[in-house]
Amino acid sequence: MENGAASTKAEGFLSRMALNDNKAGMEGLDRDKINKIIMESSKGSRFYENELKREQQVNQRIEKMMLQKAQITDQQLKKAQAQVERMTAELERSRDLSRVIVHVDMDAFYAAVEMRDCPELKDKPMAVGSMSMLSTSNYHARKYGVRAAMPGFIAKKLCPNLVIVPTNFDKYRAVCNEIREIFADYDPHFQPMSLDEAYLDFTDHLQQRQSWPDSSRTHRFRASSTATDEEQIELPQEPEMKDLSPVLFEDSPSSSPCLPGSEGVSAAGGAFEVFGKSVEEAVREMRFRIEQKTMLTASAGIAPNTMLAKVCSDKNKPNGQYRLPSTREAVMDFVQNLPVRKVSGIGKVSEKMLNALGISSCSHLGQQMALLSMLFSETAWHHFLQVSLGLGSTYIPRHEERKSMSTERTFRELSEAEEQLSLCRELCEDLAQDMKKEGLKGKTVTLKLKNVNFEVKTRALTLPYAVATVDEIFSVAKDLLKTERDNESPQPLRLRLMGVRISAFVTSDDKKPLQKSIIGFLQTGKTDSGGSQGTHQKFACFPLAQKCQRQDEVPRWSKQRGLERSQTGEEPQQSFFQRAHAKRLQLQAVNANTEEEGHGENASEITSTGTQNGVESSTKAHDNCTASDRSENDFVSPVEARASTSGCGSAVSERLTCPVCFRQVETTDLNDFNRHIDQCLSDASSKPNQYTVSDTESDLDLEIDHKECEVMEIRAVQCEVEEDLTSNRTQEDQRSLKSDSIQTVLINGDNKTVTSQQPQSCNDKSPVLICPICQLTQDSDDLIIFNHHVDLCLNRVVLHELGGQTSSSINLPSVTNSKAIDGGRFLPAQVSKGKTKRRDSPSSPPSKKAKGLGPRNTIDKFFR
DNA sequence: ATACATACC
DNA sequence: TACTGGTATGTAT
Repeated sequence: MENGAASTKAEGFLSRMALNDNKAGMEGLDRDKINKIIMESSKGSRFYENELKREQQVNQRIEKMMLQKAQITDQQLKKAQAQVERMTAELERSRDLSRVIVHVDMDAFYAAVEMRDCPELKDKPMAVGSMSMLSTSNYHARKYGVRAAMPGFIAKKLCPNLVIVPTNFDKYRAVCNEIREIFADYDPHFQPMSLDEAYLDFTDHLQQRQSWPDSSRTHRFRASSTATDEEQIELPQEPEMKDLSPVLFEDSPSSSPCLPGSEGVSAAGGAFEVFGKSVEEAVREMRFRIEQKTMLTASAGIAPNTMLAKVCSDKNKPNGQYRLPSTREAVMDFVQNLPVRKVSGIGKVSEKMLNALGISSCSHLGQQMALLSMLFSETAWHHFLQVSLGLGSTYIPRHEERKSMSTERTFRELSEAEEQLSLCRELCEDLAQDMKKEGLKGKTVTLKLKNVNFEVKTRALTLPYAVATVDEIFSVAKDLLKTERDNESPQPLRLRLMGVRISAFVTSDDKKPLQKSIIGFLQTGKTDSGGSQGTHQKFACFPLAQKCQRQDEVPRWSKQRGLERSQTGEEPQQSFFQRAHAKRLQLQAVNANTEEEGHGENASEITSTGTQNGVESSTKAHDNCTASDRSENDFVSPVEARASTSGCGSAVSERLTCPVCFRQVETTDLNDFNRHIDQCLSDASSKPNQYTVSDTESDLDLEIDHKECEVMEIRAVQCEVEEDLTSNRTQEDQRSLKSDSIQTVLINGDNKTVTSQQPQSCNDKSPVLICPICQLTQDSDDLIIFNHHVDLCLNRVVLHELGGQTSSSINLPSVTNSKAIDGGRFLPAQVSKGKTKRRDSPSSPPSKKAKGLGPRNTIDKFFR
């Protein structure tokens, strides 16, 4: 019965502003009094008004939902109930209680670090952040209602003595590294969620631990250095042991179990403690080591899956731990009384919507599943269902590659165009720098604006090629900004925040779809009752996931198969990959002799990017582009599949499904499997009319990523256009282009990107060719003409990649007949004010005059 | 593909 | 005086 109950009423707007006391450390506060102060401090502010507005939107959403609910018939509900029960049964069957998952969370992390380093703070309510915003507060301050995400000036009203300490991220990062070293001892694959939080899979550690001698489980106080590690004293000895976080946690649920001397004294004179073999002991040991090493405390939750572990770590916070036994009964009991809001993923809004349906605890959630399945999206109610059953991930997902990178800044009102522009540039500079650090390039640039009324807008543009430099990013961002200004004019944009984000990274992104499809194939061989908590949640148990596999993944292969025929005109619909691939083959043939080194500066740049965690080898990304001689054997590179000990391993089935003949191959030996595929491929090529994989497919570079946890991962590396080009460009290509420091960029106002995605390609009659580079529909079905167009496009991209600064004034003729490109065109521009594709911009409407002549067009300089 | 909303720390 | 910044993901169009 949190603030949600009252908030379903008309005065619900309180719920956005009101104190959020639901996360640990704030029990039994005088909420009314606190909320009153918060309201008084906020009322009438622009922020408050905006919150009101958003509250109303949520309320409308709820109203809509209630209306929907009112129209549901008993029969529908019954049907839904049946479905829910089916799915529940399936989920139940897949329940896995065998893993021991731990969630560790440092207590009041930033605040604790600051208190450690500044003893005067220990007795005081304090918070880390600024008058504008607090990152976290210590437990003293929480008693006043002061908490993370609260602006400092309001916190000050709640607690006039509050000391606000500015953030010092370098320090937190340093501590973070220290604790991660300890995490790694218990699970080398642990997943950090932030500087102060991580998920660990203790299963393997516990198994090993059983045979460890006491000495390996003995840890000293303070002066560290135990049998199992060689920690050094890195922190000032100053505070005595008893004083470790005394103020913060004196009455914590389970404080340090033993004081120096109570267990023993080592030869060196320091106290030590021997920890047992149980999970609890192991986790306690880990927390102990953290405290000894950093003088900071952590809390932990132990449970059979991540969702529960997360909740558990909160239970005895601070400086405590809680274990949920691995039995179905314990889990179900635990979940019954769990407020939905405690579950990660259910936030303020979801909570409110659920509350409106009379749902506040997870037991309600279970009871109302049929209803929920009708009112919420599939993903949403599937999540709810899992939560209600106490299910969650039983493996620690690997750290995914990043998908976007951004930077944003809040400032006092900024309305001047010039100032906005230079700010925009600054952001781009910062972003470009960060991009460079990680060697990333992305195709989508997004501008984020928040006006002084706190209204947020995002404007995005996706380029046909990936960018990373300041100029490239800025040229897009500033156009987006200008467009916004134009849209608002004559009113100025009164901004309080601006941000720039870049996404759609090429180095990693474009591989994934195929990669998934391969996994899908491999999994077909196994009886997939799935289990949401099993290895690959995404492919596991829901019809949705299966649908994805069938409709999205498999057809990719079908399309590949269709490639040969489509080139003869029988099957016109080609995927982007096919077309790019066809082009590649053609180029390879043409350039067979002239091909030189193959990897220009651009290629090596891409190579050097690697990936987030350095697990993937990115060199393969262009290997496959040049390998016209690639053996079909490489379809699956003969990397040994590593025997798996964790749940991930179950992805490997007893049999594998051949992507060529679709038969199951009775083997787990990938060499055997490769041989089979080779055989299939050669069979196929001798029987052209069979349902086969075209030989063009053989240069899909699939390989098993054995380094990556225990998942057997086969990826198809899709050749990136840019790389492709780099390796295939010829001297002639380059000579044919001018480098007059003019950048050519595509303007694509009204593109008719006709359906390269449609699965039912076979039925199509009229050929639709879309340039894989500029994405414009080509009206000619003559492949020679089409290729010519693609050539020109390719050249442009190569040029772009070659130097950013270089460019061409080439005017790409669209492939011919009539309507082809109306709206799309190419514009040259000075690099420093490069133009980009845009749509619906008043300054560059999709215009017919552009057709076929572009290069002389210009767009007004931004802000004159 | 784009825009916006929600969520987490 | 003053209500963050970074990332991911879901939903709707």
